[in-house]
Amino acid sequence: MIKVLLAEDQVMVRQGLKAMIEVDEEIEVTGEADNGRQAVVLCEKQLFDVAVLDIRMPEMDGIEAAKVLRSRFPHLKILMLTTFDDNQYVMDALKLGVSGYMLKDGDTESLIRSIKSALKGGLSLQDQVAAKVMPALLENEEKVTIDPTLTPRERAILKCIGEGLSNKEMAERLGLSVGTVKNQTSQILDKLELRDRTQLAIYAIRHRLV
Amino acid sequence: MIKVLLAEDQVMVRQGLKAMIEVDEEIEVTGEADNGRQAVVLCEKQLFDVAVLDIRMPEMDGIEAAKVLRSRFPHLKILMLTTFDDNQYVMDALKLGVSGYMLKDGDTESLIRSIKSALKGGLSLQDQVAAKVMPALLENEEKVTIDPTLTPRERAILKCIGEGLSNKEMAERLGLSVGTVKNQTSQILDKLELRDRTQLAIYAIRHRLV
DNA sequence: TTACAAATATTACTTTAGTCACTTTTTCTT
DNA sequence: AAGAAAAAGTGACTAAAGTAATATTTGTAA
Repeated sequence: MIKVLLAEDQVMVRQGLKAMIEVDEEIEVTGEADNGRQAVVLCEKQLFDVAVLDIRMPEMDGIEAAKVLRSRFPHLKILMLTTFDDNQYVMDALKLGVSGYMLKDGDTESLIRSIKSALKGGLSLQDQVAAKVMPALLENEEKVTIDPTLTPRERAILKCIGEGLSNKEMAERLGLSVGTVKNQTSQILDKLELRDRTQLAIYAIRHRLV
Repeated sequence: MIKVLLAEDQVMVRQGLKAMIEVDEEIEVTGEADNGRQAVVLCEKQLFDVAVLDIRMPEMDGIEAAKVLRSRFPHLKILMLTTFDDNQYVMDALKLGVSGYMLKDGDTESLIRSIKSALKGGLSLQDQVAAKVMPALLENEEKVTIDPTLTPRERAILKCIGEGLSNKEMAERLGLSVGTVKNQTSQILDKLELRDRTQLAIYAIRHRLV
């Protein structure tokens, strides 16, 4: 029997969810909470397999509760259940390692499926949530092209600037005079239409040179 | 009627999939291909709503095919269907913007659900696939804590530096005198044990302040 | 070799950044 | 309301960055 903790502040909704979940005879709601704090307290007294948490709750919200539960009860699987598919919430939840992020408008089946999937180590995301979050996650992965008119030497200098070196340090590392480094830097500023080394450093990082 | 293109080199498997999919009377397999190249050729002749591609195929594999189809037929939804949940494959596919990545061991229902979800702009990932891929994606998101001894004002300045502003520009934006900005900057340099604004900009970016 | 271009160097100069000691203003506390 | 503490400002100074014109070196193609 799968023991589920249901944390949701609106009693009506909670009753509804409970009924929905218990349609499946392998699952049983053995604990109910009005807010995050209560959920944590309950977990300290009872053993649950899965916690279903609403994001928006008084006193302690779902994200906070998830954070606490994660660290205190590592075996407990957590499902976030909410009406909002706010990107930031989803990201926060995923970072905490929850086993699912479901919208309340989903069908009964999918909630039951998610509960069972969570226990098998799965991660359930509703399709529309996944579609929204994925681009944001992949953003960090994109590669950017750097100005091709830069010579190898200039790239080297740009890279150094991106590491925060001073002209003197660069001159030493590259075996050049400080004057040359300055001149080169001016060249780069010209080509990239930037103003100072700080902007160059930003450019270098954003273009994955460092 | 949803028109599906099925690309899968093993005839038996293809037949099976076709039968599975067509259980649903809203969906029809109106094209079949042995490999990626054929799939592309078919798409040039016929109109499809969804392309279901096996990853491993002779001549042109699913990833390659997806790449081509994506650019030539932007409206076409693509589902990758494979026996392997190799992380790299999944990532590659997601970067291409496919609408789903399904394992062949899934049930009929979920494939049909994914086809319909794809048309609504959803992104279907089987739970076990999502669970595997997510950690890799979140890695790039690692949260970095920024020095808590920084005051809000100092953070604001640090943020500006990370955007490449000069002292004068910052003074204007924040309604401060240039002198104050300089002093604050010195403070920040002190606290973070850095040397100049370039290093501050690097810090700001690396700590996701900008 | 000459001639030319590219990379490097030198010098002199201007501007911006950064430090420091100290003052003024604002804000909060008791 | 007095006084402490934080935030903002001033001015004078030094160091570093950035500009520009011009020179030196070096490789290489005519």
